[in-house]
Amino acid sequence: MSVQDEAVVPRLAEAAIADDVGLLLAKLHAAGSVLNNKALAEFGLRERSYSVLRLACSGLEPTQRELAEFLSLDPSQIVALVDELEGRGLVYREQGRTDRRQKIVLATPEGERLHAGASAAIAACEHEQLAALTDAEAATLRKLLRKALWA
Amino acid sequence: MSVQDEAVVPRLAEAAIADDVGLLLAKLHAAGSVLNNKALAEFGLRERSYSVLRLACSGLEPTQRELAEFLSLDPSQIVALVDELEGRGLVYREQGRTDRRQKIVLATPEGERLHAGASAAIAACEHEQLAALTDAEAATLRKLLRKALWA
DNA sequence: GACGGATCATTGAAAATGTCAACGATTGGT
DNA sequence: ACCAATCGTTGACATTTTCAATGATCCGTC
Repeated sequence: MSVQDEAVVPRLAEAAIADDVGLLLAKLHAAGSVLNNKALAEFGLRERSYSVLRLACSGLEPTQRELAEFLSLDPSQIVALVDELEGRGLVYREQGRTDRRQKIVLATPEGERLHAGASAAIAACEHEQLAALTDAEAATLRKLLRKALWA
Repeated sequence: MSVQDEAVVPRLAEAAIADDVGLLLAKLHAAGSVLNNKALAEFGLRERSYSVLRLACSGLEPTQRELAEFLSLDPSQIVALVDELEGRGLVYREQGRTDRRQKIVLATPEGERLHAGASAAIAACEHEQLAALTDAEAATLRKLLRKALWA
């Protein structure tokens, strides 16, 4: 679990494709997902349900459609995720403030509690994943990713 | 298709989760995949098969196991991808140099030709995806991603 | 030099995910 | 009051992921 362990550079990292942003994103994302899901298992969550719970805790009162777009998921997948969280009493649906078609996803007190623990675990994962970067580099990475996404 | 179009910042980008590296990677990766697959369609390729073809063209003589690990895929998925490319005459298998169990994936001249066109299209996609970043920022992003992955 | 455990590509099945079209309820514009 | 569009939801379908099992081959040990 030390930094050395993950510092094994595969032979193929020499290939031109190792500079393709698409591949780099895919690899880092895949590695991170494994870490995250492993860490979230103790909370009975997966990356997806954690994201929904986290947004439900944000105070932004997200509608299911907003969740779908923001998480790059199909609206029908949000239904399943919210159903599951709601069944566990972590989240509940409320009618949209101005549009009765939409449903806002909010966290229950128990959802807030679980999120507090889970988000700490995720933060630790993130730190481990970016262990090879200095704090400044990690901040730069975040900034550039945000800029690429949202200009 | 202008930069403005993709510069729409969703309301939820204010949430704390919008600073989670995991989510940023997932979103940028998802958006890039859509672009890449769209661009590769004219070559009859998808992101996965393109990656295999590209590595077959690298001169590194990758074995299927190396491809699996490098692309974060199950070995059985590599079999299917190579089967397809081989069936189209873009790639062929050769016995491992020192180990007869392993199979090296190499590109045919036709595979090389297709790869030349496809890689140009992918480069254009990448440029479009990172349009909001300066060239220096894009280079920094690549560097940080590589460092995080391979220290 | 033969044995036994490990590794490789391959197959196939099962589970999880992604994609898409259709529906009722509701909205907003004409 | 109507019509087109949007929201959440359901269900069907395709793709992808995951995993166990297999034959061939390698490597270390006796």
